Amino acid sequence: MDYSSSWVDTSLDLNLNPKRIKNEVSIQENDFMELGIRNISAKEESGALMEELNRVSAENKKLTEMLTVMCENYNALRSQLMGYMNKNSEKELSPSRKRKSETSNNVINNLNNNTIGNSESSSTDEESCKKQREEVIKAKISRIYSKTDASDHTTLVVKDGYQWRKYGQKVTRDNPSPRAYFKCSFAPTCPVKKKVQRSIEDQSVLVATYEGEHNHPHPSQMEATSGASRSLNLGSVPCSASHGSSGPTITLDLTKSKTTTNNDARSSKPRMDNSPEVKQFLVEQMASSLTKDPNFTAALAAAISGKMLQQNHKEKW
DNA sequence: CGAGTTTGACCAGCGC
DNA sequence: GCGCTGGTCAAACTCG
Repeated sequence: MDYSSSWVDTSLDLNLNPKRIKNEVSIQENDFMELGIRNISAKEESGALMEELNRVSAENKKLTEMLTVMCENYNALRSQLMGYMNKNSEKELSPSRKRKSETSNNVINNLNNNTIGNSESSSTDEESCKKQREEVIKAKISRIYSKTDASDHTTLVVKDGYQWRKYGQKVTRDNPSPRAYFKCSFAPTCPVKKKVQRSIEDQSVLVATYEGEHNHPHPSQMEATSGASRSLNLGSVPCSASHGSSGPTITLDLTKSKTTTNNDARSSKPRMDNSPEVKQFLVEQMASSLTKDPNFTAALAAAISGKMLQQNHKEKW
Protein backbone atom coordinates (compact mmCIF):
# COMPACT_ATOMS: atom_id res chain seq x y z
CA MET A 1 0.00 0.00 0.00
CA ASP A 2 1.38 3.30 -1.00
CA TYR A 3 0.08 6.76 -0.50
CA SER A 4 1.77 9.11 -2.86
CA SER A 5 1.79 12.79 -2.19
CA SER A 6 -0.07 13.33 -5.46
CA TRP A 7 -3.00 11.33 -4.13
CA VAL A 8 -3.01 13.39 -0.98
CA ASP A 9 -2.84 16.58 -3.00
CA THR A 10 -5.70 15.69 -5.30
CA SER A 11 -7.91 14.33 -2.56
CA LEU A 12 -7.47 17.34 -0.38
CA ASP A 13 -7.72 19.87 -3.15
CA LEU A 14 -10.90 21.70 -2.21
CA ASN A 15 -10.89 23.61 -5.49
CA LEU A 16 -9.85 26.66 -3.60
CA ASN A 17 -7.94 28.35 -6.32
CA PRO A 18 -7.12 31.81 -5.03
CA LYS A 19 -6.07 33.08 -8.44
CA ARG A 20 -9.36 32.18 -10.06
CA ILE A 21 -11.42 33.58 -7.26
CA LYS A 22 -9.22 36.62 -7.21
CA ASN A 23 -10.11 37.24 -10.88
CA GLU A 24 -13.79 36.78 -10.18
CA VAL A 25 -13.54 39.21 -7.33
CA SER A 26 -11.74 41.70 -9.52
CA ILE A 27 -14.48 41.40 -12.16
CA GLN A 28 -17.04 42.07 -9.48
CA GLU A 29 -14.90 44.94 -8.41
CA ASN A 30 -14.86 46.36 -11.96
CA ASP A 31 -18.63 46.10 -12.18
CA PHE A 32 -18.93 48.07 -9.01
CA MET A 33 -16.50 50.64 -10.38
CA GLU A 34 -18.62 51.04 -13.50
CA LEU A 35 -21.76 51.43 -11.50
CA GLY A 36 -19.98 53.73 -9.11
CA ILE A 37 -21.78 52.30 -6.13
CA ARG A 38 -20.09 51.84 -2.75
CA ASN A 39 -16.55 51.53 -4.05
CA ILE A 40 -14.95 51.59 -0.65
CA SER A 41 -17.25 48.98 0.94
CA ALA A 42 -16.77 46.61 -2.01
CA LYS A 43 -13.02 46.89 -1.69
CA GLU A 44 -13.24 46.21 1.99
CA GLU A 45 -15.44 43.20 1.34
CA SER A 46 -13.12 41.78 -1.32
CA GLY A 47 -10.18 42.39 0.97
CA ALA A 48 -11.89 40.48 3.76
CA LEU A 49 -12.76 37.70 1.34
CA MET A 50 -9.17 37.51 0.14
CA GLU A 51 -8.01 37.34 3.71
CA GLU A 52 -10.47 34.55 4.41
CA LEU A 53 -9.37 32.76 1.26
CA ASN A 54 -5.74 33.01 2.20
CA ARG A 55 -6.52 31.71 5.65
CA VAL A 56 -8.53 28.77 4.29
CA SER A 57 -5.94 27.88 1.67
CA ALA A 58 -3.20 28.06 4.32
CA GLU A 59 -5.29 25.78 6.51
CA ASN A 60 -5.80 23.46 3.55
CA LYS A 61 -2.06 23.39 2.99
CA LYS A 62 -1.43 22.62 6.65
CA LEU A 63 -3.97 19.79 6.63
CA THR A 64 -2.40 18.41 3.45
CA GLU A 65 1.00 18.44 5.08
CA MET A 66 -0.40 16.82 8.22
CA LEU A 67 -2.03 14.07 6.24
CA THR A 68 1.15 13.51 4.23
CA VAL A 69 3.14 13.16 7.45
CA MET A 70 0.45 10.88 8.83
CA CYS A 71 0.60 8.70 5.73
CA GLU A 72 4.38 8.55 5.97
CA ASN A 73 4.14 7.53 9.61
CA TYR A 74 1.52 4.98 8.71
CA ASN A 75 3.76 3.49 6.01
CA ALA A 76 6.72 3.42 8.39
CA LEU A 77 4.65 1.68 11.06
CA ARG A 78 3.28 -0.74 8.52
CA SER A 79 6.72 -1.66 7.21
CA GLN A 80 7.93 -2.11 10.80
CA LEU A 81 5.01 -4.40 11.49
CA MET A 82 5.70 -6.34 8.30
CA GLY A 83 9.31 -6.78 9.30
CA TYR A 84 8.31 -7.92 12.76
CA MET A 85 5.76 -10.36 11.36
CA ASN A 86 8.31 -11.74 8.90
CA LYS A 87 10.79 -12.27 11.73
CA ASN A 88 8.15 -14.11 13.71
CA SER A 89 7.08 -16.21 10.75
CA GLU A 90 10.71 -17.10 10.05
CA LYS A 91 10.97 -18.31 13.63
CA GLU A 92 7.67 -20.17 13.60
CA LEU A 93 7.61 -21.55 10.09
CA SER A 94 10.04 -24.11 8.82
CA PRO A 95 10.98 -22.54 5.49
CA SER A 96 13.08 -25.31 4.07
CA ARG A 97 12.75 -29.01 3.95
CA LYS A 98 16.02 -29.36 5.84
CA ARG A 99 14.60 -27.42 8.73
CA LYS A 100 11.52 -29.61 8.63
CA SER A 101 13.69 -32.66 8.98
CA GLU A 102 15.54 -30.89 11.77
CA THR A 103 12.29 -30.26 13.59
CA SER A 104 11.28 -33.86 13.08
CA ASN A 105 14.64 -34.88 14.48
CA ASN A 106 13.94 -32.66 17.44
CA VAL A 107 10.64 -34.45 17.94
CA ILE A 108 12.48 -37.76 17.81
CA ASN A 109 15.00 -36.44 20.29
CA ASN A 110 12.15 -35.32 22.50
CA LEU A 111 10.73 -38.79 22.30
CA ASN A 112 14.06 -40.22 23.31
CA ASN A 113 14.84 -37.71 26.04
CA ASN A 114 11.51 -36.61 27.43
CA THR A 115 8.28 -38.20 28.47
CA ILE A 116 5.64 -39.08 25.87
CA GLY A 117 3.24 -36.52 27.27
CA ASN A 118 5.57 -33.63 26.54
CA SER A 119 6.20 -34.68 23.00
CA GLU A 120 2.51 -35.16 22.38
CA SER A 121 1.67 -31.66 23.55
CA SER A 122 4.35 -30.18 21.30
CA SER A 123 3.12 -32.14 18.31
CA THR A 124 -0.49 -31.03 18.82
CA ASP A 125 0.69 -27.42 19.00
CA GLU A 126 2.55 -27.91 15.76
CA GLU A 127 -0.53 -29.39 14.13
CA SER A 128 -2.79 -26.56 15.20
CA CYS A 129 -0.25 -24.01 13.98
CA LYS A 130 0.03 -25.85 10.70
CA LYS A 131 -3.73 -25.91 10.24
CA GLN A 132 -3.93 -22.19 10.91
CA ARG A 133 -1.16 -21.53 8.42
CA GLU A 134 -2.89 -23.65 5.78
CA GLU A 135 -6.12 -21.76 6.33
CA VAL A 136 -4.32 -18.45 5.95
CA ILE A 137 -2.64 -19.61 2.75
CA LYS A 138 -5.91 -20.95 1.37
CA ALA A 139 -7.57 -17.63 2.01
CA LYS A 140 -4.92 -15.83 -0.02
CA ILE A 141 -4.96 -17.97 -3.15
CA SER A 142 -5.86 -16.25 -6.36
CA ARG A 143 -5.94 -17.49 -9.93
CA ILE A 144 -5.10 -15.59 -13.08
CA TYR A 145 -5.90 -16.58 -16.66
CA SER A 146 -3.50 -15.16 -19.19
CA LYS A 147 -3.89 -15.35 -22.95
CA THR A 148 -0.59 -15.87 -24.78
CA ASP A 149 0.55 -16.16 -28.36
CA ALA A 150 -1.03 -19.32 -29.76
CA SER A 151 2.16 -20.21 -31.66
CA ASP A 152 4.29 -19.94 -28.56
CA HIS A 153 3.77 -23.05 -26.46
CA THR A 154 7.11 -23.00 -24.68
CA THR A 155 7.12 -19.97 -22.41
CA LEU A 156 5.37 -20.06 -19.06
CA VAL A 157 5.58 -16.37 -18.26
CA VAL A 158 2.68 -14.34 -16.90
CA LYS A 159 3.60 -10.66 -16.95
CA ASP A 160 2.08 -9.25 -13.76
CA GLY A 161 4.74 -6.67 -12.97
CA TYR A 162 6.32 -8.56 -10.11
CA GLN A 163 9.75 -10.14 -10.22
CA TRP A 164 9.69 -13.94 -10.13
CA ARG A 165 12.38 -16.54 -9.76
CA LYS A 166 11.68 -19.98 -11.17
CA TYR A 167 12.64 -22.77 -8.81
CA GLY A 168 11.10 -25.81 -10.37
CA GLN A 169 9.14 -27.40 -13.17
CA LYS A 170 7.04 -30.52 -13.13
CA VAL A 171 4.80 -32.43 -15.48
CA THR A 172 1.59 -33.15 -13.61
CA ARG A 173 -0.69 -36.09 -14.08
CA ASP A 174 -3.84 -34.19 -15.02
CA ASN A 175 -2.16 -31.93 -17.56
CA PRO A 176 0.42 -32.88 -20.23
CA SER A 177 1.96 -29.42 -20.27
CA PRO A 178 4.56 -28.78 -17.54
CA ARG A 179 3.84 -26.70 -14.46
CA ALA A 180 6.39 -24.06 -13.52
CA TYR A 181 7.00 -22.95 -9.93
CA PHE A 182 7.99 -19.37 -9.14
CA LYS A 183 8.89 -17.44 -6.01
CA CYS A 184 8.66 -13.67 -5.71
CA SER A 185 12.22 -12.40 -5.86
CA PHE A 186 11.43 -8.69 -5.65
CA ALA A 187 11.74 -8.73 -1.87
CA PRO A 188 13.87 -11.40 -0.17
CA THR A 189 11.28 -11.91 2.55
CA CYS A 190 8.26 -12.02 0.25
CA PRO A 191 6.46 -15.35 0.79
CA VAL A 192 4.40 -15.30 -2.40
CA LYS A 193 4.61 -18.28 -4.72
CA LYS A 194 3.20 -18.71 -8.18
CA LYS A 195 2.36 -21.78 -10.23
CA VAL A 196 1.97 -21.40 -13.97
CA GLN A 197 0.51 -24.07 -16.21
CA ARG A 198 -1.23 -24.10 -19.56
CA SER A 199 -4.95 -24.75 -19.55
CA ILE A 200 -6.05 -28.21 -20.70
CA GLU A 201 -8.97 -26.76 -22.64
CA ASP A 202 -7.04 -23.98 -24.35
CA GLN A 203 -3.28 -24.37 -24.69
CA SER A 204 -2.92 -20.68 -25.44
CA VAL A 205 -4.23 -19.80 -21.99
CA LEU A 206 -1.83 -19.75 -19.06
CA VAL A 207 -3.26 -20.40 -15.62
CA ALA A 208 -1.26 -18.75 -12.86
CA THR A 209 -2.07 -19.64 -9.27
CA TYR A 210 -0.81 -17.25 -6.60
CA GLU A 211 -0.28 -18.26 -2.98
CA GLY A 212 0.15 -15.72 -0.25
CA GLU A 213 0.31 -11.95 -0.18
CA HIS A 214 3.14 -9.66 -1.22
CA ASN A 215 4.65 -7.89 1.78
CA HIS A 216 5.92 -5.09 -0.45
CA PRO A 217 4.34 -2.62 -2.87
CA HIS A 218 3.91 -3.37 -6.54
CA PRO A 219 7.25 -2.70 -8.33
CA SER A 220 5.64 -0.20 -10.70
CA GLN A 221 4.17 1.59 -7.69
CA MET A 222 7.64 1.74 -6.18
CA GLU A 223 8.93 3.33 -9.39
CA ALA A 224 6.07 5.78 -9.44
CA THR A 225 6.74 6.93 -5.90
CA SER A 226 10.48 7.15 -6.45
CA GLY A 227 10.15 9.96 -8.97
CA ALA A 228 8.93 8.59 -12.27
CA SER A 229 5.20 9.25 -12.41
CA ARG A 230 4.34 6.03 -14.15
CA SER A 231 1.05 4.34 -13.58
CA LEU A 232 0.42 0.82 -12.37
CA ASN A 233 1.15 -2.16 -14.54
CA LEU A 234 -2.21 -3.39 -13.40
CA GLY A 235 -3.58 -0.53 -15.37
CA SER A 236 -4.21 -2.53 -18.50
CA VAL A 237 -5.45 -5.61 -16.69
CA PRO A 238 -9.15 -6.27 -16.21
CA CYS A 239 -9.56 -7.22 -12.59
CA SER A 240 -12.28 -7.93 -10.10
CA ALA A 241 -12.14 -8.13 -6.33
CA SER A 242 -14.49 -9.93 -4.00
CA HIS A 243 -14.64 -10.59 -0.32
CA GLY A 244 -16.12 -14.04 0.10
CA SER A 245 -16.36 -16.28 3.12
CA SER A 246 -12.93 -17.71 2.41
CA GLY A 247 -11.36 -14.26 2.47
CA PRO A 248 -10.32 -11.69 -0.09
CA THR A 249 -10.00 -13.00 -3.64
CA ILE A 250 -8.55 -11.17 -6.60
CA THR A 251 -9.15 -12.51 -10.09
CA LEU A 252 -7.30 -11.05 -13.02
CA ASP A 253 -8.45 -12.13 -16.46
CA LEU A 254 -5.47 -11.48 -18.67
CA THR A 255 -7.15 -13.28 -21.54
CA LYS A 256 -9.24 -10.21 -22.14
CA SER A 257 -6.24 -8.04 -22.79
CA LYS A 258 -4.57 -8.24 -26.19
CA THR A 259 -1.08 -9.69 -26.40
CA THR A 260 0.49 -6.45 -27.40
CA THR A 261 3.79 -5.06 -26.32
CA ASN A 262 3.90 -2.72 -23.38
CA ASN A 263 4.56 0.23 -25.66
CA ASP A 264 1.60 -0.60 -27.86
CA ALA A 265 -0.66 -0.99 -24.88
CA ARG A 266 0.60 2.27 -23.46
CA SER A 267 0.02 4.22 -26.65
CA SER A 268 -3.24 2.78 -27.96
CA LYS A 269 -5.23 1.73 -24.89
CA PRO A 270 -6.73 4.07 -22.39
CA ARG A 271 -5.07 3.36 -19.05
CA MET A 272 -7.41 1.57 -16.68
CA ASP A 273 -6.23 3.43 -13.62
CA ASN A 274 -7.75 6.50 -15.20
CA SER A 275 -11.18 4.93 -15.23
CA PRO A 276 -13.52 5.91 -12.40
CA GLU A 277 -14.13 2.26 -11.44
CA VAL A 278 -10.47 1.62 -10.74
CA LYS A 279 -10.08 4.95 -9.00
CA GLN A 280 -13.03 4.10 -6.80
CA PHE A 281 -11.67 0.61 -6.18
CA LEU A 282 -8.26 1.97 -5.19
CA VAL A 283 -9.81 4.62 -2.97
CA GLU A 284 -12.01 2.00 -1.30
CA GLN A 285 -9.02 -0.25 -0.77
CA MET A 286 -7.01 2.58 0.76
CA ALA A 287 -9.92 3.74 2.88
CA SER A 288 -10.66 0.25 4.19
CA SER A 289 -7.04 -0.45 5.06
CA LEU A 290 -6.73 2.96 6.73
CA THR A 291 -9.93 2.61 8.74
CA LYS A 292 -8.87 -0.86 9.84
CA ASP A 293 -5.63 0.54 11.20
CA PRO A 294 -6.11 1.66 14.83
CA ASN A 295 -2.94 3.76 14.69
CA PHE A 296 -4.25 5.73 11.77
CA THR A 297 -7.73 6.28 13.20
CA ALA A 298 -6.25 7.35 16.53
CA ALA A 299 -3.85 9.75 14.83
CA LEU A 300 -6.63 11.10 12.62
CA ALA A 301 -8.96 11.60 15.59
CA ALA A 302 -6.20 13.37 17.50
CA ALA A 303 -5.44 15.59 14.50
CA ILE A 304 -9.11 16.50 13.95
CA SER A 305 -9.80 17.17 17.62
CA GLY A 306 -6.63 19.23 17.82
CA LYS A 307 -7.67 21.20 14.77
CA MET A 308 -11.15 21.77 16.21
CA LEU A 309 -9.72 22.99 19.48
CA GLN A 310 -7.38 25.28 17.56
CA GLN A 311 -10.34 26.61 15.58
CA ASN A 312 -12.38 27.25 18.72
CA HIS A 313 -9.43 29.03 20.24
CA LYS A 314 -9.15 31.27 17.17
CA GLU A 315 -12.85 32.10 17.14
CA LYS A 316 -12.73 33.10 20.80
CA TRP A 317 -9.87 35.55 20.18
C1' DC B 1 31.00 -12.95 -12.09
C1' DG B 2 26.45 -12.71 -10.43
C1' DA B 3 21.69 -13.62 -11.27
C1' DG B 4 18.43 -16.51 -13.23
C1' DT B 5 17.06 -21.09 -15.32
C1' DT B 6 17.13 -26.08 -15.88
C1' DT B 7 16.63 -30.52 -14.25
C1' DG B 8 17.37 -34.68 -11.65
C1' DA B 9 16.89 -36.03 -6.96
C1' DC B 10 14.64 -35.94 -2.75
C1' DC B 11 10.76 -35.56 0.52
C1' DA B 12 5.97 -35.53 2.33
C1' DG B 13 1.30 -36.72 1.88
C1' DC B 14 -2.15 -39.76 0.45
C1' DG B 15 -4.56 -43.89 -1.06
C1' DC B 16 -4.43 -48.76 -1.45
C1' DG C 1 4.82 -50.85 3.40
C1' DC C 2 4.61 -49.42 -1.30
C1' DG C 3 3.78 -46.65 -5.17
C1' DC C 4 2.15 -42.40 -7.05
C1' DT C 5 2.08 -37.49 -7.21
C1' DG C 6 2.98 -32.67 -6.18
C1' DG C 7 6.24 -29.60 -4.29
C1' DT C 8 10.96 -28.21 -3.28
C1' DC C 9 16.00 -28.26 -3.30
C1' DA C 10 20.40 -27.51 -5.15
C1' DA C 11 24.15 -28.40 -8.38
C1' DA C 12 25.06 -27.52 -13.03
C1' DC C 13 24.39 -24.62 -16.62
C1' DT C 14 23.37 -20.29 -19.32
C1' DC C 15 23.39 -15.57 -20.22
C1' DG C 16 24.31 -10.68 -20.03
